[in-house]
Amino acid sequence: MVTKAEQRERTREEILRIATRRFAESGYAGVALEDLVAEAGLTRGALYHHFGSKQGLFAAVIERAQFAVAEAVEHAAAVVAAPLDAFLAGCRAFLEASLAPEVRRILLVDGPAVLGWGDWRDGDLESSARLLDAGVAELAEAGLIRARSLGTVATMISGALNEVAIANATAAHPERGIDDAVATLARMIGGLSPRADPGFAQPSAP
Amino acid sequence: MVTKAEQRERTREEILRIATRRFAESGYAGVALEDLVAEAGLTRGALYHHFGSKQGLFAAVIERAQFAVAEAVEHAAAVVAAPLDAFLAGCRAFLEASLAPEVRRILLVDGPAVLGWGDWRDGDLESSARLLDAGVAELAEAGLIRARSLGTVATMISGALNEVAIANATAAHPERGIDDAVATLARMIGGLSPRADPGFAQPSAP
DNA sequence: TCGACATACATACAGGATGTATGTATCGGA
DNA sequence: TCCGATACATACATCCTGTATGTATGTCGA
Repeated sequence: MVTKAEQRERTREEILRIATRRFAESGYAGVALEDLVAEAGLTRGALYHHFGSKQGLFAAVIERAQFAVAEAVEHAAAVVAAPLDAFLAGCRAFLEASLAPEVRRILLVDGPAVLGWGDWRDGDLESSARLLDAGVAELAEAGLIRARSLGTVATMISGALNEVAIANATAAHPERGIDDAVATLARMIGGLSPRADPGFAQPSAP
Repeated sequence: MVTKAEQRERTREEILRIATRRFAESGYAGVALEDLVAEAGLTRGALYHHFGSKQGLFAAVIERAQFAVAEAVEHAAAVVAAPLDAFLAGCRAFLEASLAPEVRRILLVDGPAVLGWGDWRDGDLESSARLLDAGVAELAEAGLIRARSLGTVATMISGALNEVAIANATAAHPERGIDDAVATLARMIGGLSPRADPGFAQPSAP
């Protein structure tokens, strides 16, 4: 006999698996829930019982993807000692994780549009963005960068990485693109060093 | 008597105006075409006659928004002589234009999800992205930056600006956020200078 | 100027998708 | 063993897109 908790977990897991693949393949709007659950041998009743709505299902799918990416980033950064190298390793891990279609399309393209940017960002703040903010803060504490607004720095790096992740996915040699991006990012961060002398006039602060 | 060309132009214009506002307010999926055309005193027949589909209407709305942004960027950059200052002025203009909700939500959030990132990027390449690529190329020609892949640089700056534009829109003092972003961008570009000595090991090129 | 054609739009209908209300069988605990 | 909760199915209401068709008005050549 299978317990109810087991049954619940199995069904949720199965639906999430199929949903992840379908959303990645066809996009949020291109997926019909009827087809989705049919593949699992279920009906939409099960889906609405467990996830409440199509958005609810999508949110659950996103949450898992965000968690997986965050885990990869955290692990990659943790095995490196120097703050900057750890930060760059984390960024590289993010770009590599984003090669998976379920990350690219679901998390980066459809995510903000379906959940609304605010909610999407809230979820992101609990995973990748949190790590990025922490990483930027560490760089600042280590004296490697200085900025009026560390939040702006984190936002810009986040956006830069997201865009590279999407653009890079369809490239012929994604690994090469990742190398370029990480190298460029390292030099850009170098420009934020307190010692950096850009050698040209800065816009004056208000 | 009103000519058919006039009538056509008027109707298209009116629908585009209303559609722009509605898409910005409620997002692509949240807009029902029936309500939209009712506001113009028309029926969906007119809409489908002129735009073919909901996506077609959205694409037309996006095209206009992209054109308006590109125009603002181009003008801002054109009135400044020095390459770097012109580039930064263009970026600032982009951030300021993005404060308008129809730019933020339609162009930056819903755009890639609705049209697909590829098509969205293609449209972007004909407006803002083209200017950005050109700007980055100019910086390189002026010897201000050097990079293995200028395309990667442009992609990263584009993503950084987009993210700041969205994040900044809900901020208490957007103008302050724009100043921070432009200042940070200037220093990051400084890090891409051939003369920049980051003072730490770079990842080796393959 | 007059008639045929094209265009701008309205109307009607088909199809599919989400969401909800309700029914049913099974599991778990008292 | 019995009762409630849970997991899921079924049936229905609603909405929205897209298309096919109809109609009136402008356009243009004979």
